[in-house]
Amino acid sequence: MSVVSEHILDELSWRGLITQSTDRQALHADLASGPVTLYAGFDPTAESLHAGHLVQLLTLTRFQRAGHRPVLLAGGATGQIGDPREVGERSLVSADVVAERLASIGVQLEKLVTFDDSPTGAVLENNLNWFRDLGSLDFLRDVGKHFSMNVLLARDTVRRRLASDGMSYTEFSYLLLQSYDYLQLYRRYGTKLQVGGSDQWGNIVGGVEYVRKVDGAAVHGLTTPLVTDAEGQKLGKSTGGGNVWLDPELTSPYAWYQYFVNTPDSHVIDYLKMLTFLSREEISEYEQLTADKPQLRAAQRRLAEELTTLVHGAEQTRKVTAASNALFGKGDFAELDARTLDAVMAEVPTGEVRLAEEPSIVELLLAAGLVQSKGAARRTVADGGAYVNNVKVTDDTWQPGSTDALHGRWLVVRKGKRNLAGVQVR
RNA sequence: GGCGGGUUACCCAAGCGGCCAAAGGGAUCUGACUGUAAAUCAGCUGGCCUAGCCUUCGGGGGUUCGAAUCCCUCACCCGCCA
Repeated sequence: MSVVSEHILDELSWRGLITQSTDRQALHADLASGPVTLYAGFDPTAESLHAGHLVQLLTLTRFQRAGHRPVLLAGGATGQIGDPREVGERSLVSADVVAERLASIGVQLEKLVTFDDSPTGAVLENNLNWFRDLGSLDFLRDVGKHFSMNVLLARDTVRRRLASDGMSYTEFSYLLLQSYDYLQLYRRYGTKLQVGGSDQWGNIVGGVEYVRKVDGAAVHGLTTPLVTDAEGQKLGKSTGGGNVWLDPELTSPYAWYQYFVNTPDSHVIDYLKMLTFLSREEISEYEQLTADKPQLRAAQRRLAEELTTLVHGAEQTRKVTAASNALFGKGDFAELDARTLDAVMAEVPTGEVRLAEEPSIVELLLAAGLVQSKGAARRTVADGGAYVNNVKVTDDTWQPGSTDALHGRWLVVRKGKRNLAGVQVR
């Protein structure tokens, strides 16, 4: 921690968090001259935020800690329209569903950014507040008139979509809605900066120019990189394809922790910079450690701990690290005492079987939720990827006996190297 | 409104009356090597009571001994013309 606080843009820059910005010098000066109100938008595309949203949220917090005030804009209106994707028209979501999602996302947002009465306390807004009563004629006259078709049609996403599978007028209008958001936030809160992922650049610039045309104000835009994993997948897409959610009902804290512990060496330092508040010094220590002793996975562990604590709290982090250490340590599961084993099993996915029904390894894998069909279970056994209590099972007719259950209760079933689950024996 | 093209498994994409549970590629999954890493190589990938049976090629209906393949119809998408 340095005594003289670093300029927020310089900090963001070394953390690799700036992809593009509008007039950088003017923005730098504005941020240096006093508290700035800034915003980022969150469309309710699902009932929970996912790991990919963290970059934005943490960026807002960084600004907040630097003395600025964040506005979190929930897309109650824009979420009903849908930001055009690279390919494929989105299906519309009903207003009710959007409202429901917004409620649960709002709770998550409030946990991740500080909301209080201080000058830097965050504000949660909803763009439905100004779109609800905006008539289509007013919209076309006051907003649409300021946007040139030539410019709109030149946008990458629009061009690609028109060249491939087409695009509805509804999605085409999305940029105008987001631009109007900026104007409203400028007028209501004096918001002078919008941050977003780099895929939002076009939308952000649209807003910046709109505010300038209408109110003659010089407001700014800043984009962060789209964080991707080694495969180029967006951060938060698990290898299985699904999202890694903040909601513990959708992604357990254990699974969340494991997702980050498995971060490849090539990305872990970048993630520490972008997704944690560790200092430069600490991060460079981890960089050294990863280079010298990668097998310790020290950086991965720290990353996973930081993010689990951020989202699920310190107590939960303690539990999942304990469970992970027990399961991935070199120790024999049979040596775990009953209490420890129960605690571990409380964190991982579990299922149950009745010994009286003479379940085979196939049923165990299925009960554990590690496979989705008996065929897949047999394949796993044939591939040599099935284990019970860390012992490989190669015969798909193998059945556990009562002596196999640890403490008379648990079978630890594993598929492959790192997919573990507990099966309770009845 | 007219004409033409299209809709195949997680994604892309071949197939155009039987040899099709459906080529090929990507992705996932598993194995080897490792460090719960990457890269590489190999195997697997609809379901089940697995010498067999069931469901699947946009929806529905039909022709045929037999259809992803032919016909009708509906829906949606793309293009050209108006």
